[in-house]
Amino acid sequence: MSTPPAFKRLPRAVREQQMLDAAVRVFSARGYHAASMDEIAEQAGISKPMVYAYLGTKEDLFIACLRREALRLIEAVTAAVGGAGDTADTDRPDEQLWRGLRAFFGFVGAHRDGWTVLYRQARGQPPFAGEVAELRARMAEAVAVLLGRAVAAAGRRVSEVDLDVMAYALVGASESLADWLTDHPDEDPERAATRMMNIAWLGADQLLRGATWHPAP
Amino acid sequence: MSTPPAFKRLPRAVREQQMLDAAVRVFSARGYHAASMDEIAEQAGISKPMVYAYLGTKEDLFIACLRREALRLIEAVTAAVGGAGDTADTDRPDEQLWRGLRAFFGFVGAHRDGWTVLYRQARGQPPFAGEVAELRARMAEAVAVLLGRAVAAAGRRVSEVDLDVMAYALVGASESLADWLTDHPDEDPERAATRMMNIAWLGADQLLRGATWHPAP
Amino acid sequence: MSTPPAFKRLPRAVREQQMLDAAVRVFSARGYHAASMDEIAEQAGISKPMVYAYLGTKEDLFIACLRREALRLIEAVTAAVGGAGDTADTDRPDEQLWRGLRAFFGFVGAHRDGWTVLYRQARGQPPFAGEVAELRARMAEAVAVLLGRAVAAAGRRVSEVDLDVMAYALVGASESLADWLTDHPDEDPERAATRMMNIAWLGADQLLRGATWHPAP
Amino acid sequence: MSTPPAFKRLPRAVREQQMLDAAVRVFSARGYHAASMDEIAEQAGISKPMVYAYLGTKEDLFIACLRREALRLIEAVTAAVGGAGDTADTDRPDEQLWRGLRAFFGFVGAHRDGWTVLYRQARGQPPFAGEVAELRARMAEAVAVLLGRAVAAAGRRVSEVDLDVMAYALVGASESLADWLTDHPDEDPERAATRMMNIAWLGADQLLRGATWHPAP
DNA sequence: AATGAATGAGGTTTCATTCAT
DNA sequence: TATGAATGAAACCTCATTCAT
Repeated sequence: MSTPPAFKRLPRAVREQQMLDAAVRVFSARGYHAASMDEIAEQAGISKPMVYAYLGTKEDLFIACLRREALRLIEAVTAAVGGAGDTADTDRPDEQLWRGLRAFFGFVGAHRDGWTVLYRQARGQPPFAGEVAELRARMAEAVAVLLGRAVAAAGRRVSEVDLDVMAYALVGASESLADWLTDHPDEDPERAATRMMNIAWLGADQLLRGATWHPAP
Repeated sequence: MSTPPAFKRLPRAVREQQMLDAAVRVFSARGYHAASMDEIAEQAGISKPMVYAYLGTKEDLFIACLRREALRLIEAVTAAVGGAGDTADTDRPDEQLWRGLRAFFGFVGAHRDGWTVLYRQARGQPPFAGEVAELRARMAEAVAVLLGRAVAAAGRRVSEVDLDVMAYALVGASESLADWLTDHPDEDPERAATRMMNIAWLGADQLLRGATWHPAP
Repeated sequence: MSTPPAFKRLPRAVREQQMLDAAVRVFSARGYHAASMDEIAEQAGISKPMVYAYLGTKEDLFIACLRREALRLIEAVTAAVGGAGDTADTDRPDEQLWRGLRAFFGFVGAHRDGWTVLYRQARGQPPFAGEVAELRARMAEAVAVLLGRAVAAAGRRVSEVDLDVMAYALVGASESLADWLTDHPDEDPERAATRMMNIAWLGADQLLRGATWHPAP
Repeated sequence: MSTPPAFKRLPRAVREQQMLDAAVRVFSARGYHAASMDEIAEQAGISKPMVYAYLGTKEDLFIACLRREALRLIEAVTAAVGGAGDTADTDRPDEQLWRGLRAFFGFVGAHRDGWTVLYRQARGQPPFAGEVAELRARMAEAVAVLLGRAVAAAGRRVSEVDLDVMAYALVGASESLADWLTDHPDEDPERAATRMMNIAWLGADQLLRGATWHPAP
């Protein structure tokens, strides 16, 4: 017992969510391998066979957790970026990026021991790396698009690869700050977003203006 | 008998290195949990009890691997940053940072499936997270110091926290690019370093000059 | 969906046959233990509880399959042996035996992956051995009776045990040829029956005439 | 210390035999599926992991049992058939066949709950059918060769297929009698062999002489 | 009548780890 | 020193079987 008593014979959809909740909790707390299906089932207030029946193998289950959380994150960010805004103002790329970051840090801050932890684990465990790589790629791609739009707006040209690299750097920096945020529970996600913007945007802005840095000859 | 054919009765130090080599190989290939002490011992050409006698438990062994590789990385970076240079020119913070990044990407590029993989794994596995966090902290601290020096040189003041955040962002971005580099074997590590500088330094530079970005009110 | 549309609310007898069909199919394909009640139910286009309600436990179900198929076999053979014939000619023991064999091989050939497979399995699995032994005994007994009649017709005497042994040998040889037939789908069951007769009857005939073989002293 | 208490640390070869002994015992008594690795290990006086280390998976273990027993049987029969004899007398095909049968029934009688039971089980269980089929084929082939030699000695010709069929029939009949023997513990294996010869040889002999049986037209 | 939901029980397998030689 | 032999413990997974709707 963990979730509300929620006694017996619930419809499948409900049970699945309960299981996923429990799984996220346990995976986060113990790590993928140390987590046992027994504990997950117990936490979900159900017997193991049901877990297998509904969500499949332990690996499947972890992936399901990962996907659910990733989806939520992506939805949050997407909504924030493309969201309500249709005034000229809200369409400025920097504003869009900022809204995205704010949503991102907000989400991470709100799921301090769910998403971030799963994500960290998945990156290292061979069977899940692919899943994560895909997610990262989607994020980076979205960022790259934003940056590209900004570039175009500034009337300049930057190679695809360069945009990609910048996007990955930005994603990495954000992840890093997300971790930092996870470890500093008192910090305000919104401030973190602003900080990130200050670093990222000013640099990007410079680049877009054609400034470059080169090692001394 | 000077250079032993590596047969038997090797001095302890040598054996330990062989074991660590094998362990790094196996941990990288299989992941911490999927790796078996059996395979590690076999790869090291030695029996399991020896592994336990010399390096202790599996967890100990992984940590030993992690430490050895981390040490190598840190040494490489440290040497590059503080290294030979004592002309005024080499002391410029940006040059130092760049040399550090170059060393970092060089190392990562040269240990594509050793360091990076261990590192990724360690981040997720609960028992090793601390070890990694410590390492990251050291890196970030070093970067923060560099940035701080640059700030001072520019005659400005930035709060500790801000420096920290910037440092973490930079470290994260670098890690992210390191991954990207690992996945793009044809890319030149040196170019990656330069790219990173272009993003990081220009932003940092702006910040140091007092420029800031703020969301539209 | 597997058997005909098999919609809803069928009379019990029909449902049972559908289940048995499915069960025979699955048991044959997977083997008793590897077969799962889930798959059987699915193949029968019905839910598991119905299977339990109608045919009982898994063991019961297997026995039911076995019995149904055995019954069919016995009916086919019996009909062929004792069947229509009442002319003097058809009453000759050899002709009777031959008709029986022909029916036997015909049945086996026509149920290549039903009967034979079940039968083979049942022989090995402890809980079903008895069932099979009984069936074999009935077959052997029938054969023994036939042989006995032939003996009597020849005006000779053979001990009960000897008749029994001959009958079991004949049954075994037939089973063996049945397997051989199952593995040689191009062979004609009728020819197999004739072959069997050539081996069996000539030997039996000799025996009945009092010929015997003895090891060299 | 005269009779080593057989306690601990036995060499691998010894332990393997102990395990196989135990496995044969348990598989025979319970049947493949009902047998548990736990019980086998316990019977062998060793812990489960050793069984897995030495003999592999449960399936492997069963096959190992099967092979060991089959090898013993084949060796016994082969030795008896081709064995010592080189006088003209012992070379007569019928004598050879008889010696083979005697060895066969002798072996079966002596391993009443080892070989026969394993064999029966293996025939039905899908994963082992192949192994058994191969063994049967070897037996049948050997018999066919013997029959062929007898045919040649009689100056006649019989098609390959016919020899094969006869051989399979003979093997099947022998198996059947072996079962019968297993169920009649008081019967003498040697008499069973003679009985089998009386049936088989007289029939074969007739066939070799050109006699045939045909259904009435 | 019919089924989705649910579970107790047990089996195979794999490890990290340690004796005893 | 070095290792073959040995094991306790636990994890994953599957299944036959039954409620409650």
